[in-house]
Amino acid sequence: MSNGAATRTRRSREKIIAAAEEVFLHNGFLGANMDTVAEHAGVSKQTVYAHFHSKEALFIQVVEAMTGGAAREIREDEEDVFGDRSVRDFLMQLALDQLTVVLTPRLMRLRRMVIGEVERFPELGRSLHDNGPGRSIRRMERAFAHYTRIGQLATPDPRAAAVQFNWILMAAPTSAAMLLGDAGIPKPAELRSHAAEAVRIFLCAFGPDAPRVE
Amino acid sequence: MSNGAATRTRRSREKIIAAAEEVFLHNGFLGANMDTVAEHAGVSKQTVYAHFHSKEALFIQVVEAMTGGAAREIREDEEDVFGDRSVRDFLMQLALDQLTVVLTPRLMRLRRMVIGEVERFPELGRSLHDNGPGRSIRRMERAFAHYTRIGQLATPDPRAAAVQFNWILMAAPTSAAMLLGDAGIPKPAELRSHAAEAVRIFLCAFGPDAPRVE
DNA sequence: TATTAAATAGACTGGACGGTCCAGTTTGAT
DNA sequence: ATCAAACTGGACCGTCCAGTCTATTTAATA
Repeated sequence: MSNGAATRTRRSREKIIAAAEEVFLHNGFLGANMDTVAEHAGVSKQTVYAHFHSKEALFIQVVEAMTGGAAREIREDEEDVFGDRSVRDFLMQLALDQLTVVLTPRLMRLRRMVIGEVERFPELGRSLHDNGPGRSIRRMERAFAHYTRIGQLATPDPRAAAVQFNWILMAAPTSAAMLLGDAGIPKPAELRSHAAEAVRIFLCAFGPDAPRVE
Repeated sequence: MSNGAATRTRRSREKIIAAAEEVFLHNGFLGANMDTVAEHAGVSKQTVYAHFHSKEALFIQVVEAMTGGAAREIREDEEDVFGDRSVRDFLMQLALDQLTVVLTPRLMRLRRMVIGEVERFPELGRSLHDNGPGRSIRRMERAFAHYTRIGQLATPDPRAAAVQFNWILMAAPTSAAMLLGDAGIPKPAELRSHAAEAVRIFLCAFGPDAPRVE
């Protein structure tokens, strides 16, 4: 196996990324400092620069690794199998998955940091937007189209409905977490009742017997 | 009139605050620098330090002035007069007011900055949370209680309903603006249709003939 | 064991920036 | 005219930090 040096290199790289994630997430781009990253990774500063040619490059790598990683946890191309579950059950499950994946301190910190740096790194904002809300909205969209086809939902524009459901579900907890810090992240029990209420509202507006718009 | 020096002092102070707002909003706390603030205010650095004893103090003043100011634009104690408008009209008006006040570049930048600095300045996050969403939610709450009393709404828990309406209305545009920068702020025309859809959804879930929860 | 790419420690450079100091000037009130 | 407070301009100090350089050590291959 042509392993060896290559493995060592990769291990260093991973240690650096992990350390940088920690340091950046905690201090932001300007607040972070490369000596701390190196020390935290148990690696010399020189090694850090051997892998990433600048602080900016490292920052971008870290953020993109995180957004990509989070996106992969909700696999977009996963076989969306609806089985014979009712819409309500399906939505409830979706809602809980979504809330528990997104509302973790790590991802909330990422979001805060990216938002704070949007002016300096607009591409990262775009990337988080597309891989975060974007991805799950696309998944919902497909599900809504399906359930509308079998008459259990009334979403003439499944995409718009998906956007609505996404935010009815996610807005209150994420917004609180943004401004109140990790302490603002709701407990699991609150998440359940919040999810239930979101599903109720959504079904009122987009269920099969929702009042038609005149 | 015991004017004079006092006036001069106040003018300086205001120039400094205005300049600092500009500089901080554009660069964040760490990215901003005091020489730039002074220059931008047309004032010597010494004068800046005569008014604010540190960069931190200035930052806090600027943010608090802005959150307080925005809050005052939607006066909390304003006589809430509902007249004989239908709920739908009332909600529509409220929605449009809210959207147009909040979705301005200046306030979106403030929000981004405060979010980015939540770890460093948690009190500012709390303050923006209470004076922003908090205030308008309390106002909606009073309105919903009123309309429920006269049978045009069904909100057994007006506070919860207000939270929901607030986010159904504000979440999508603010979240987009957070990650996509000022370019993500919707145009007035989009705001109208978004407001209308938010009102529709809300009335489906909380209108007088909303399906009762069993 | 010899070779070699990778990593290390840490000193160093250059520049930015918060904050202070000071010697002198402007301003408004008496 | 006089006085005090506010303000100016710019030099200055100390510190922090991205990024570089060098001489040395480590560890996987052949």
